[in-house]
Amino acid sequence: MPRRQLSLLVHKQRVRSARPAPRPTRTRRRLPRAEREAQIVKEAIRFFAEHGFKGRTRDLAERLGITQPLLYRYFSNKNALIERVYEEVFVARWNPDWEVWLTDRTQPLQARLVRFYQDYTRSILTYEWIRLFLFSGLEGLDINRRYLRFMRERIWSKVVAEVRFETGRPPLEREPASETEVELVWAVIASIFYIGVRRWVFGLRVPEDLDAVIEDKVKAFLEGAPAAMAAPAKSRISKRPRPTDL
Amino acid sequence: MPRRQLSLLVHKQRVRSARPAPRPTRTRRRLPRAEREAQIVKEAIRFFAEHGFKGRTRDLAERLGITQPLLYRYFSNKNALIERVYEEVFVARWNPDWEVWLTDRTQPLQARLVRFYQDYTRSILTYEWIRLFLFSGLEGLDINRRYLRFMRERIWSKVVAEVRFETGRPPLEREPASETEVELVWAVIASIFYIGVRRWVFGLRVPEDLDAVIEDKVKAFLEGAPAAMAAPAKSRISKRPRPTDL
DNA sequence: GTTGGTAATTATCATTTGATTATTAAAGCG
DNA sequence: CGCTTTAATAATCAAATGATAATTACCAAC
Repeated sequence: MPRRQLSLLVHKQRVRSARPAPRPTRTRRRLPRAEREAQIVKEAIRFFAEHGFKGRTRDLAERLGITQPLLYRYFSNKNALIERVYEEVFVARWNPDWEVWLTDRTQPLQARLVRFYQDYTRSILTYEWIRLFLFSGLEGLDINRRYLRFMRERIWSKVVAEVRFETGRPPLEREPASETEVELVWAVIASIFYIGVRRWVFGLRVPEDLDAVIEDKVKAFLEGAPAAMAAPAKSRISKRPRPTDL
Repeated sequence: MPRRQLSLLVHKQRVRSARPAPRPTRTRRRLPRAEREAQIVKEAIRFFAEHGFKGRTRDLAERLGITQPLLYRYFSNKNALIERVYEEVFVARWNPDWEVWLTDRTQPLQARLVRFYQDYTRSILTYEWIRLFLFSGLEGLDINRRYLRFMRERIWSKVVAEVRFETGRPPLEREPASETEVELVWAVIASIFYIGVRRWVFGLRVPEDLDAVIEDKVKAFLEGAPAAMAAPAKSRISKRPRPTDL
């Protein structure tokens, strides 16, 4: 879009003039390899969260105060950098304790659920996580699918199992989790996720005290869900309605 | 991303070979101006909903079975086409009757709300609407802001007014709508919107019978909301936490 | 048929943009 | 201080991409 060129140049100029160097070669800051790499990754997370994965490497470099080719000394190509961002945001923020907490039957179920949901929320309800997850979803990237499947296998199934145990219903080995059951469990985190969307995608105001919101949701879930789970799951759920070309 | 070039070529080849013309000039279909324009707009809506507004004009043209320069005989530039897509999806789908229905006090409030929400849902819960709205939100485009403000002014304020009237509370002129009130009204459509996100962004299964879902939500809203609205609105809502650069 | 108007195409331009190559220079070490 | 290492830059490439100019050919009107 050559029309954009103008504003782009203006932007460049503005940023440049903020640095000391007025004209000659850019002051060359020579950092240890690991440090520079960490710096790039950190800024890339923010950058791709803002602009999506089609954001330009030149703009990213500019924000870092480095030249664009330098990125390629740390990451073989743009996609490698994106992969690293995924790794950092979606994989590294996973807390193995969550599964431990959820299944620790020395604690009451409600306390376990509240603890998990509150901590999980703190990990995903960030500008970066929400927007990167949305971007990857919109672009039909595999990371998204993988993450959702992982959550289902590691977390939601455990919650269903615990609720069943609590209410004296058959274990998952004897009766697999129904759509309805997973749905109900999903719903809690979905409403949390949506708070992030409203805040960081639509710029709307959102509740301040998230811990309280979560506690309410978990209580509501534990009041209503067991009964709904027990009901014969005449599936009101449709098949995967994904457009053919995504 | 020159790496993409390969798959692009393959794609082109595949599509080309699907058409009859093996080598010579493409069979030239000469349509009336209005008809071609409508065809372009229709496909552009789908196209941008899939790929975002950074989608390439060449790919769009290819899908239409026309050459890329032809787009520029109907729209002066890419942005004009995008504007037209907005117009078509966000403005033209607005139904003025909604405001009439909501304020028609000859009907019971619950029936009015159910009617509005069900019809509104039918209008926005589409692949195109949901994804375009998200893309425009993520890119911080103004259309998004404008739409949300418009909804608040035209719809949500009316719902609040009607609930107040129903419960014998002071009218909006005497006591402006609190954050909490708008929040509660918002929540119903938010949960509907989120169904669309799950379906068309994350490829998850969603409830089939939306009318039933909406009816439930409206009932729940009318059961709980009036009391919550009446409560002193000690705002648990934070200020606009939008990143500085969007 | 012939022909005029214009829808549509082909060829091409100017930028943009991911990526590479050849230099330059900052920092650590003896 | 001189030398080595390699982080970082400048210069540049090739493909992609929005947009334009020149040309072609479909269709309706006569």
